[in-house]
Amino acid sequence: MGSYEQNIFRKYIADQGLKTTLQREIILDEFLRLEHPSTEDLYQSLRSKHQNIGYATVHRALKLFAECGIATVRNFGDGAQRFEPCREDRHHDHLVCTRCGLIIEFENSQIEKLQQQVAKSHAFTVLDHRLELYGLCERCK
Amino acid sequence: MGSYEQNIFRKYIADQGLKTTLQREIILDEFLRLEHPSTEDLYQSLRSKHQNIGYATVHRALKLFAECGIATVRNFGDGAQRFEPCREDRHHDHLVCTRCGLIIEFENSQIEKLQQQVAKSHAFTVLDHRLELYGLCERCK
DNA sequence: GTATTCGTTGAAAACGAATTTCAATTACAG
DNA sequence: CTGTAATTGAAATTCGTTTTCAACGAATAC
Repeated sequence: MGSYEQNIFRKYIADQGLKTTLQREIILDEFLRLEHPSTEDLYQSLRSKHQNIGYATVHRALKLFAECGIATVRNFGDGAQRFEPCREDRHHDHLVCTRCGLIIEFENSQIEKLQQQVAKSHAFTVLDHRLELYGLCERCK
Repeated sequence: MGSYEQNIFRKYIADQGLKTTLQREIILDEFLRLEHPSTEDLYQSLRSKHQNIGYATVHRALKLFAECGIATVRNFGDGAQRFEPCREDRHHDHLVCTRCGLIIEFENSQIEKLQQQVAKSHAFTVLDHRLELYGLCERCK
């Protein structure tokens, strides 16, 4: 058993000659419940139930998640890296309200297609992308 | 006299009750010659001719450039903020090679239009955006 | 012009997030 | 089991960003 992400992660761990640990399992489990946690966010989120998991371990786990492809690193302009679970569903992008911090996710296949065209015209192979629209949400403007 | 960016900057400085200084003029001039400098890049770039301009001053100037709209802050995944001159208010996006670090700029008005549509459907007012495509350039793949 | 005011400067210190160090611990192959 | 090598958590370190502060300098008033 295990979720889609757990399977990918465990396979990656095995392939790299790394080790499965209870901490990593717990961190992954909690990570998948959150939206765009920074290391600090996730660490705090675990803190109540697992006082014994250290900040460094959380951060190291997040980097592994990014390496094995179940998370991507994002940066919304506050000074911290945020890690986002790449859920089985499609890639999505973000609308970020610069006033209140609201983040709305969206996806648009036409934009994705145009991106592929652009890349092709520059002989580029696209592996990943980031699209963020910054502005004011309905309530803030 | 003065470039487009100089005029905007000077007006902003005046409007805010700040002061025009020789350092700021020099920093702006050099900034406009570069592509995506980090504070460190620009500081080093000035170093040869102006040993007397400090790192903090360079960084403070860059933040002012971003505030007054002649520069935007970017983040390409190395741990440093990069400041990009907003030339001729023509927005452009980036193809980033994750292997060799090559950065190709492009623009695509169809993508921009679709972005506006997406924002509108969420009652968002877009003030700025970032689009980066990460992958391998022709030589690296 | 001169004085006064208040923003600016540069060096150094402080800050904060990311990363590394290290001794103790633990997973797991043999 | 046992030995080996990866992992852990706390603390230390690194590195980019930001702030502090005394000296300085630009703009305004006189």
